[in-house]
Amino acid sequence: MDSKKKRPLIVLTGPTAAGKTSLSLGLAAAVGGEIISADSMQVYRGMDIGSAKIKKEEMRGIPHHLLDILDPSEDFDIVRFQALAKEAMAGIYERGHIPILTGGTGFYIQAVTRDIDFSPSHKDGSLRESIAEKARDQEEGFLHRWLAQVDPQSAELIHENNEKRIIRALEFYYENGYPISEHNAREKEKESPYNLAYFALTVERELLYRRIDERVDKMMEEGLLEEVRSLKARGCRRGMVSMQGLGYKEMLDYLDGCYSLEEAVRVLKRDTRHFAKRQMTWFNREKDICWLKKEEFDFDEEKILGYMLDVLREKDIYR
RNA sequence: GGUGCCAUAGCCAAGUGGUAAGGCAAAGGUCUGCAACACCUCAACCCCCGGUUCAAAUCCGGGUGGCACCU
Repeated sequence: MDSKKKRPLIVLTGPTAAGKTSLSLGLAAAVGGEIISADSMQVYRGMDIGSAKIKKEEMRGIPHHLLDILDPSEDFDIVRFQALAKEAMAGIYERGHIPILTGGTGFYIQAVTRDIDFSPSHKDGSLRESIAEKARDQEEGFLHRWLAQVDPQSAELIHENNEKRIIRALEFYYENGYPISEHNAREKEKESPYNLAYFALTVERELLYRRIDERVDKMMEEGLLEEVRSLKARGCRRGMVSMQGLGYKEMLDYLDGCYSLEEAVRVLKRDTRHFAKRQMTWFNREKDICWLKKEEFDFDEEKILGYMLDVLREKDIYR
């Protein structure tokens, strides 16, 4: 349990469009790190513009993991991410390098930093479907009442309108024979098995929103619509996990005639702002997070980097 | 200059005598196998002044502002 024995792990997160990618390169170069993408959309091949994926030629020779590893038709979830990330980390440690987890998917990051155990049996989703099926023509709070009977604790925690989470809780209960609330409570106790440096890069909200709007415009200029059009031609549809990504669902809706292109762009900008806000809420709650507010560093990446290295030295991750 | 219509939260907007629906935005929050997901919380002395009435955002008069049409 001595922190010296723990392996180093650097996390660089922050809301979308804060500038994580750029900073991660400087950081990796400075500490001899390899980057693992903690992003639920950049794993997909062919989804480059909308996911703001780094281009090969921008990588400056720094190894990047977990990019372009799946076809958009494949499902991706946190368990799969966790396994892949751990695998990548093992390789990085073996090479004597430091893993730098970079991305904005807070939940994914947490799965790694706290090493959440998702092991209790999970089959194929058929149980989930049959639970949803049972509720099909029942009245309003049916699922929630059902959950209240088998797992009152979770029922209290999960709002009755949050069907997705209710179904997961029920699924867990019937697959494992004990409440998910019990499992979660146990997992919550765990502390990070890593010598962790957890950075969150951000800018003041107003500026962040402006950057988001600008970035969306830029994506459109770079051909986001064409990217989605070709994904659609290859069979990508709304129901796929990959097509739930910002930029993809809006363009798909436009192509399906749900609204004008102008409206699609407006919705995309708005939803991206909402997303950034949710990310902030998530990170605000994370403990031991080290905030990097750009305006406090005069927007100078070198200064930010310098500060980060100080923190890393303090934690004995870098010298 | 005349006539008509309108004036409700940042925006859109219902209510037309009994004490202010809803949507969007903004803000805050939840999250342990779809998380770029899903979900929750949240706003008004109804343009101003006077009158009628037990009671007015709602009716009447005047003012101000906007829109439309006419000369």
